[in-house]
Amino acid sequence: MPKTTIVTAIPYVNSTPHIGNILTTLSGDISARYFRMRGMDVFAVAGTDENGLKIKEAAEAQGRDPHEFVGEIANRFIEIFDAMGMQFDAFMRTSLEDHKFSSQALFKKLQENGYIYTATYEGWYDVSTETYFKEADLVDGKSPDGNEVRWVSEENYFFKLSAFQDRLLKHIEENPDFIIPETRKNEVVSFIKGGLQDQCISRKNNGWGIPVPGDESQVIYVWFDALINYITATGWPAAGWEEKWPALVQWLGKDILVRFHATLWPAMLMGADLPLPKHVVAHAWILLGGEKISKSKGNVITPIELVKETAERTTCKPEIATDVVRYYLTATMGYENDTVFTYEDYDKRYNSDLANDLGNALNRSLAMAHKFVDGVVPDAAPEQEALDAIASAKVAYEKAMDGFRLERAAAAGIEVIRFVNKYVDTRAPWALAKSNDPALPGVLRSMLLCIRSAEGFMRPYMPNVANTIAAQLGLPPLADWNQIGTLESLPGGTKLNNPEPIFPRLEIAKPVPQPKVEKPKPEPKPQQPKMEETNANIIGIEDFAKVQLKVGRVFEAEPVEGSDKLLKLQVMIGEEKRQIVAGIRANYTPEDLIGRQVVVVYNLKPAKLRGVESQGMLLAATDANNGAILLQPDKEAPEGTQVR
RNA sequence: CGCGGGGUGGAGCAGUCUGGUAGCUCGUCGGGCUCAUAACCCGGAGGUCAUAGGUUCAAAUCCUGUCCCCGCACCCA
Repeated sequence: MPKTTIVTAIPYVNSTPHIGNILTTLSGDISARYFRMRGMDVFAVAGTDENGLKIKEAAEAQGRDPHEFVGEIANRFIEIFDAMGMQFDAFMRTSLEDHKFSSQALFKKLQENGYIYTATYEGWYDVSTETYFKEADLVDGKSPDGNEVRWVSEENYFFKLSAFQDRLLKHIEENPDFIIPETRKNEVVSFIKGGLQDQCISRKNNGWGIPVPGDESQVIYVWFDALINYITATGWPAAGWEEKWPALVQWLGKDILVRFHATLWPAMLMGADLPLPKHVVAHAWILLGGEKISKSKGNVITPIELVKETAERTTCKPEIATDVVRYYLTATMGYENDTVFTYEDYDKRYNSDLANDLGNALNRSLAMAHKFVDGVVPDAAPEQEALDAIASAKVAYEKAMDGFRLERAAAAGIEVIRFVNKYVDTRAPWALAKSNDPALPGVLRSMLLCIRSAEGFMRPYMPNVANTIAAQLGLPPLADWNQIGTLESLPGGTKLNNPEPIFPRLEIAKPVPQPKVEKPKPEPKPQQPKMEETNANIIGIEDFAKVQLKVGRVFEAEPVEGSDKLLKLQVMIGEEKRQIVAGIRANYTPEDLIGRQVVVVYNLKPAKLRGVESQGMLLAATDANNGAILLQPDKEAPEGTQVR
């Protein structure tokens, strides 16, 4: 039987994941659990992206062996995935032998098919971002990002991405469900129509990465080999891979859809005569910000921290807290739009969906069963109304899950619980009990059957919660999708356990009243945050003396055309007039600046920004949102004074 | 005119492709119930669907213009 393969974009091993960047992997786990329940032979894959020169240099900076270094970080990821209840059938690490083998095999295959050619490349290379720059792109001898660059002249390998433009468009058109959600698809189409450039897919071999087959002087570009991990996982090119490929779905974040998973990767597969994954699903991001999240770490919340906090604040069990985080992240996740995380929203969602609806429904149903029918599931037929509610929720849930809309499926699952609460109110079992109404057993069994179904619906999201519900019902876990809503799933005569609140109610975290003036901007969390600068370089006083700082006064300021960040300033430094361009437009208006004293780096080599010459730089501190806070003398200082 | 996404009751969203009584969750106000985790159920208030024009018997939905917001790119000497 062919496998149902589910792959997830692999994170780059340069930091500990926070709640935003476990979304991809978590989504993969939830859909995998669902399809397993549906009876499919699921092959779920996660992994870590470990090649790239940055990694090697980070390892060496710590005096470590790169293999050992990445191994340790990969383990940290595995631990977090594991702690969050994610289960995978394969974990791909791109620095391992099997991946090297299949990457080289795919490279060779593309070569044979004529999609790879060599060309001499001369230019500047920025190691930290692994990007090439033209001479004209350089600013003051550095990359536009301010990183060191090296001159390289080498023969590189190129992938003929341009040859796939029409085929890609055709595929997207013929398979309207290839890219999910639809708004993203439009973005991809417009990107491809804008023209695809051949991609340089190799770098000089510095002893880390996967060598180009037949040319040890080069390694395969890290992005190129990272994509190949999806097919490495199937064992390709060794026999048997056809069972696992094409994947049913590839999960990823929206930032790596357009250029990589919807263009480069499909083109690579086409070029190697391999089938494309059935669906590529791009989710949006969780943003941190809005209300105060000021732990000592600032804006970052890791899933582990959130689980711990949840357990402490709600007093629910740790494994339940894990599920709460899983549920919240995926049930509120956006596809078209990003979601802003706030504790207030998190708490409200916890209370309304989980404590008040799900937890309370279970609790009251069990309590009534104990009170009115001795805690045993009555052997009576459920009422049609309840069966209908379960059936329609099931249809909606399946439609959502089959279309990889996790937030919609979660809502469909909770719908059964909302039904129970209404149903209980309408049928009022306590009144039926009082009057010895023969309808009572059927009503109770209806309620319990709804709860049992909800257990099934929630299982992919909250496996521990589902198990707890089953245990309180006195039943084994409901793991077979076809069992949902059936009488066998809740046999008459089953001895129910005592209710015990799963989700204790929570006091809502009140939003901290903020002065409305400066709204902190939510900081998007990209999937691959930049490597942190860890060099605590100590310099001597003689080094500092090289930098000449002087006091100046701004007497003219205007925006730089075509830029949203730059201001062009005229500054008097003593008798001398200097033109300085500063990226402070977000925080200062020209009016703020005119007449103001500033501290200027006097002997900085002039540079051109947006075509405007800048002869120096202003000193400024950086605020939490990367905005600028200008430094200013404590009191008026004579202009042109040296600053030390 | 670099590319793209978005503006729907107090908040967060769905609905837009396939025009036809504006829907959901939270909040708020009033009522109900008593099985339950101060929970649950019902009802009300609150929206000129950013804005101007066009097509149509009919527009949140289709077309055009304008104004805002957000990503990417560019750029933060």
